[in-house]
Amino acid sequence: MPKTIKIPKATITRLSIYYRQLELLEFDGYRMVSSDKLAWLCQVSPAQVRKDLGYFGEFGVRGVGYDVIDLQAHIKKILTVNRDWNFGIAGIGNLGSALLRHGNFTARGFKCVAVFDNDPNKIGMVMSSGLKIKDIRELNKAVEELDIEIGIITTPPSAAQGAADLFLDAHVNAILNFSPTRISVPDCCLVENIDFTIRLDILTYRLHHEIGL
Amino acid sequence: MPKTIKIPKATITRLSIYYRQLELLEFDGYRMVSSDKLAWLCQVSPAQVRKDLGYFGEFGVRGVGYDVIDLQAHIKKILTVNRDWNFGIAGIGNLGSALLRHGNFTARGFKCVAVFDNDPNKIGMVMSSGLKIKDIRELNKAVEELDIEIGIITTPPSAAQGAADLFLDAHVNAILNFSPTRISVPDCCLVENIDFTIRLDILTYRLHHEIGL
DNA sequence: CATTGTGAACTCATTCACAGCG
DNA sequence: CGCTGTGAATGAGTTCACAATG
Repeated sequence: MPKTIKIPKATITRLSIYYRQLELLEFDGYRMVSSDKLAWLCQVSPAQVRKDLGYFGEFGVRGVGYDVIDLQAHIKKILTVNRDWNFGIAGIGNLGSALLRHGNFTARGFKCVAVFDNDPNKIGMVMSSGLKIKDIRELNKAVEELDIEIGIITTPPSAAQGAADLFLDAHVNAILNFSPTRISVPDCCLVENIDFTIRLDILTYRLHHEIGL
Repeated sequence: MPKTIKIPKATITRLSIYYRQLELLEFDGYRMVSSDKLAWLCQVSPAQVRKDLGYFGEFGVRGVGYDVIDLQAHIKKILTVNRDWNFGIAGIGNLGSALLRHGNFTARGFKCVAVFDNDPNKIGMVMSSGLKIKDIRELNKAVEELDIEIGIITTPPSAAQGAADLFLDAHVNAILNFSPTRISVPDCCLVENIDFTIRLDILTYRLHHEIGL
């Protein structure tokens, strides 16, 4: 039962992590798992696991734990990954191509149905997945025809905002932005950023300040 | 002057973002910038910018703002990116290759000096960067010879912990983990995770719960 | 006088501790 | 008895509001 209490964003992140561990537990033949064990596997505290799950319902059995299969189903529903999602990629450079061939997405119901670029030399090329690279000017049309709900941006930073605007015009309201730029969008559109360089900067900061390197 | 006050991890993330915006501001010819303007560009609050910088010193001029060049230098020093860092990549699949060819790293002083794989068909292959793929069993030796300080893991999940252990044996104490698994390491080793699927899960969760899709 | 720097107030998130229950 | 579920306590992070100042 979804309560009207505010749910920490970090809780959602962890649910995704719990889910993956539950898949592994199921594969290993486990039928039940305690918050202690799941917590240990996910490198969080047991109380955190119980609190996170508690936001969404009572999924466990006191004295026993959580049913591995059952809990997976609950989390899938919470994350809304209990159905397929179509996405399109704008910018087919090194990273874009790598994502297209990335196996993890399709296994989880995320399906790339179109790829776009503005480079005339690339437009029309057929990728290993069988998708033909479309002119980015066809993005609007393709979104409607192919029912694209998520836009992935893997363009150079200078083209990122333009790509975002095209997705916006086409009424895509979720963007996964891999370019190292903050794109600006109205409130109706959600953005998640993945920026490799920031993570490297954090590592070097910590190496110096925590380890003393 | 570094104080002994606890600095939020999010502050470090933002410093990296400020830095990138400062580069752009410099490129655009700005000499000074206010916390208001920088905050707007980075999509945070002005108070946040000032507080973040305040942890590390007094870099601004009251009534005027921050010197664009000067502040860059300060942040570089804080993040310890005022020197080069060598890294190695374990797992040269789609993602590993894409990272190797990724331009953003070298521009910022992060240099890939070795790539490793365990696939006999790949070992010995020469990449476009000129690097030859090494047998992952040579990792230990290569770390010492090439002075690798950061290990990047782009293996399949099942091989991630093994790769992490090899980096650990070689006394690498910073790992950037792209595999969708939590790897376990002792306290002397720092890990940052980048997990695409988690970010997609967050998007679909938010699409459903915030937008109502 | 515009803008920084910062303690204090507040909001958000995690942990504790134990009641509740199979 | 063991483990979940959860209010209360603690801790972390952000925003406010204004004194300090070039």
